[in-house]
Amino acid sequence: MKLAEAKAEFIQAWGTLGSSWGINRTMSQIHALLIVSPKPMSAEEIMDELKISRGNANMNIRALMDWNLVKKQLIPGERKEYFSAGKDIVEVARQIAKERKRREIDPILEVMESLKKVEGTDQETEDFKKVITELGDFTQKVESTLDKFIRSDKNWFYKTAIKLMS
Amino acid sequence: MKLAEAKAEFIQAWGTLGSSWGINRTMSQIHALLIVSPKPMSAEEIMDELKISRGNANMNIRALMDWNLVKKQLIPGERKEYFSAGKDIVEVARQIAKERKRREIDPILEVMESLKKVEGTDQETEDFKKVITELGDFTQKVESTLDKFIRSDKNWFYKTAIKLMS
DNA sequence: CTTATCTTTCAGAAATAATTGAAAGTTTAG
DNA sequence: CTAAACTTTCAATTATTTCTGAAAGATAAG
Repeated sequence: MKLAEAKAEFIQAWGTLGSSWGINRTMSQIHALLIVSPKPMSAEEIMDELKISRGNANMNIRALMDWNLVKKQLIPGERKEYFSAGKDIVEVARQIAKERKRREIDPILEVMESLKKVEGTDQETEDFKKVITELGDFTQKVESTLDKFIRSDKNWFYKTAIKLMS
Repeated sequence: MKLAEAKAEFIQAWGTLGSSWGINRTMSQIHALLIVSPKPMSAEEIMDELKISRGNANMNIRALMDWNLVKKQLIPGERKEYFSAGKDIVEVARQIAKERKRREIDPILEVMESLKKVEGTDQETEDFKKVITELGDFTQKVESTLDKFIRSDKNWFYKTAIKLMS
């Protein structure tokens, strides 16, 4: 398999994975493209490579910057803006975990918390509270573990994962 | 807040969370509804509660059964089929982890593996292989940790999470 | 200031996903 | 067997998300 072919396949696979986890396909693809690109790319180059429109490229590049997954690189003497993605996978995973936690887990935790305030002492209400409380506790634990991961040093994950598997 | 209201809000929140993680909103809502229902429900009752069509209800109930999140309950003397969801949250999370791993992580691991076979020894190819290998290794670690979680006893997660946080 | 280069915006178009509802299929009771 | 009760299927519709491309907005060079 040729390099160009492998890259294309990687970009494709990454886009599919992203979209099955609720992330826009193009956004994942641009991210993948920048991860495997040896040098920063301009919007134009990204458009050409992925065969997408200017608007689409611009919008998703900005989303990736919002997620702190892509950085703008200003090349001296160049008018255009160039973009690059971090290639340290653990760092990338950490960043994604951080953002999804903030955007999706934190809000639901608040809802769970507020639902514990439901009135009533009958069995059905108690059962409901129990489920909600367990769900909240579980989510808290996941959060805490993610927090640890997010704040940890670069090798923590590998070391810990090995420990957990033993 | 009244119980019925709290349940409705929970169902709504769960649906939203699901859809931002790539799971059909109705599927998540039916799951939530069954989790907080004290007794098994028929398709008819689910349709009424969530104001959805028969076809939609049927399709998503079946999807939930595919995911092993919902079980058919045959009530003696009743013609209708009734459905119930497991209420042990750790068990539910484990089941979801198991299915998503199988459906989405395993396939991408295969792709990663095949991409390592790319030809060439130039710098760009070496860099590509490095990224792909790291990504594969990382995904493997996540997989292994999930496996451990999936196969573990009911309290493993809580105990381990506490340990990791210390 | 004017022009050329580049970026952003956004309304409409296209693509994708979810939903409906009626018809067909099944199962069980009588 | 026949009819009633229930479930499944699926073509058509509706809703949602994504994408396009042209126009407007910046920015810097000349």
